[in-house]
Amino acid sequence: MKYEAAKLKDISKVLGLSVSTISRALNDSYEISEKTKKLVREYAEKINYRPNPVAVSLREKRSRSIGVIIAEIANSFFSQMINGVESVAHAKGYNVIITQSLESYERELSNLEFLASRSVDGCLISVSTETKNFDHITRLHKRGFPFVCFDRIIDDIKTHKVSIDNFKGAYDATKELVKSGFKRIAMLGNAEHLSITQERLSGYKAALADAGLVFDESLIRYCLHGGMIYGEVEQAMNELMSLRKKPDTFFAASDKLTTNFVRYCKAKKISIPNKLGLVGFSNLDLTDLLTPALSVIRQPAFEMGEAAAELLIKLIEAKRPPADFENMVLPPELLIRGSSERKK
Amino acid sequence: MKYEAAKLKDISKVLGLSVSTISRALNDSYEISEKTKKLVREYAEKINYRPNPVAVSLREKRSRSIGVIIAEIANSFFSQMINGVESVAHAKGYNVIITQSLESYERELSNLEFLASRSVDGCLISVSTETKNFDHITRLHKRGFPFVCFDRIIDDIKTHKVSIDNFKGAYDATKELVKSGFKRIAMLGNAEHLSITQERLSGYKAALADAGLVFDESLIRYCLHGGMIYGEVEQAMNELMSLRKKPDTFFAASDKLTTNFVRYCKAKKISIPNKLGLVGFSNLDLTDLLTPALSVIRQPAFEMGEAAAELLIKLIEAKRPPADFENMVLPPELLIRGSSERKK
DNA sequence: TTGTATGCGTTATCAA
DNA sequence: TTGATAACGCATACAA
Repeated sequence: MKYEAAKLKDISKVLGLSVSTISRALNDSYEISEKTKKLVREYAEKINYRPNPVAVSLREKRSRSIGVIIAEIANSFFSQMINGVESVAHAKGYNVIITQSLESYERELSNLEFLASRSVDGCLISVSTETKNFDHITRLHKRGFPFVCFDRIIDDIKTHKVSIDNFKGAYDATKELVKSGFKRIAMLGNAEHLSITQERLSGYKAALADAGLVFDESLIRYCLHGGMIYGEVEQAMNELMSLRKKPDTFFAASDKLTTNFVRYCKAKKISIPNKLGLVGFSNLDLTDLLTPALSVIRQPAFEMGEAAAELLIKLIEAKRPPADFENMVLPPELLIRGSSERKK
Repeated sequence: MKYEAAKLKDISKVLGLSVSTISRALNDSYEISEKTKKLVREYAEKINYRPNPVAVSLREKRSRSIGVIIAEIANSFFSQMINGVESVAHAKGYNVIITQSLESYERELSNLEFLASRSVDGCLISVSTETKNFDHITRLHKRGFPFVCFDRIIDDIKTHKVSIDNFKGAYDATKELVKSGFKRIAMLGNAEHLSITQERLSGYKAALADAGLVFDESLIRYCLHGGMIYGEVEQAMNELMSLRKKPDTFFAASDKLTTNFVRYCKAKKISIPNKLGLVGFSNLDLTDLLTPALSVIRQPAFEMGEAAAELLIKLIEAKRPPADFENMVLPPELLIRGSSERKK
């Protein structure tokens, strides 16, 4: 079953004009008489003619579309971010092709390969947790394929970057827990090698230091899939909760870690914040409906999407590589709610 | 700035063979000698050659990609559904282009136009709440553009459809509330003209009738944006809660209606289920973490996505229109939790 | 077994 | 002001 759309040739035949005349008339070329333009336009309108974007792409060597590689659509941070990307892209006449890696290096690779093989003019990427080697990205980048990194940044690639101040987010979160009187603050982190994990770890450490608390390595656990899989959070929690000196509160460094921490506490009937306090990264707009409401670090996801798309399109449309690259760092927002309030 | 990828011509020049030989060698044609194939393959591998999908699309008159039009990515039902779509599509060598209408007819129209203008081989669609006229869809469909409808079904279009048993979902939800002893059951519905709304309304009515309760029109409120905007839910709730004979429980007929109902109760300090009971449609995997945990009707979103993608690809690859169309109706699942338990 | 020519739908160059 | 022709990258019918 095949859908046949109207093409220039069809119009050309009916109106008895050449294909090139039709093309020029529809593109409002100065070379064509008003009379002819009107005739052509009206007929094209009538049969609902639309230029074939595939042919235009081949001809113009650009597709007017951008690709996005994220970990998971069903993650509030990413879905909000995509809304920002779409709003800018559509306004500038670009389409957005979304692909998800599901935190798998293999999938990231094949998605990127598809996108880069000229289906899109450039790409926004937040690498998967599994990705430790960035050759697939740098290789393309060196050959001129436009990238903008966001969220999970790759350090040694020279291009525009959009992220949040992860250090500050973690610092503020930890400081808030300290302020509430918690002493043994554990951290659930995303994969250890990720830039966001390291920055958040630094913020956490700095806040401890400033509060005169000693940093205890044994209170740190990393989850290779960023908490996407409940089992990895469960295991990390089991380990931490069976320490001789148990933590009395948690800093959860990603969306899924935060919710799966709550899930764990619910399952084990651990009361928040009485038994364990919590501040976590989350962009879910349901965290305020939990009991207790969760204290969260919220990222300006929509704005990050807007900024990243803006930068990427600028890169695509630039005649030559820009002299310097933007490194946008947006501020996170700490929303203090019940889960970090020490009760006793 | 432009990214130039390798093409057949490049290989052809280097190896001193014609473009067609290269093409055939890479496509493993029987006409080419093993020796040549090996030579070509190795060099192609070395320079990381990938065929230009745009050129292939133009040539083959198909793009090996499918489009999806949904209301909103940041909606658990849709994002889970997309995961199902992607898993099937990728397995069959198709790419997925996602667009969101944000419940706007205008956006649905322009998204569809983009997708149909030969960027994709077919389309999965769940119409926006604003869409009352389906001409833009039926017009394309009549001209042979493959569609599969899911979730929000269009009745008068002859094609494959994937939905859930909305009647049963609503019936079970309402019956559960009746069983708990609630008497005045209000319904928050999506836009009135949607098929899902009508079916859910019927299920609700039938359950009332079977329980010997009278149907009271004044207890029904429709939200034109399916609860996506908090204000519309707030207004509906304000109206219902200022009735002389207030409802004592709610059936919320969509994801966003359910969560915004909870948000409203939290804001107004209305205790669930003591003051108001609730069963609502929701696919969020956080509803069990609320206090009380929410009783929800859960849709098999992932499976729906798989089924819809499967049917669409079958449609695309069929030589001619199938004699009859599938009308898949999957069962919803009622998860009974705290919010529908009558306490007093 | 390999090469040449053609066409997919569009736009741009050149000619009329 | 309009038309014929070439080109974008690829795959295939036809020639050799």
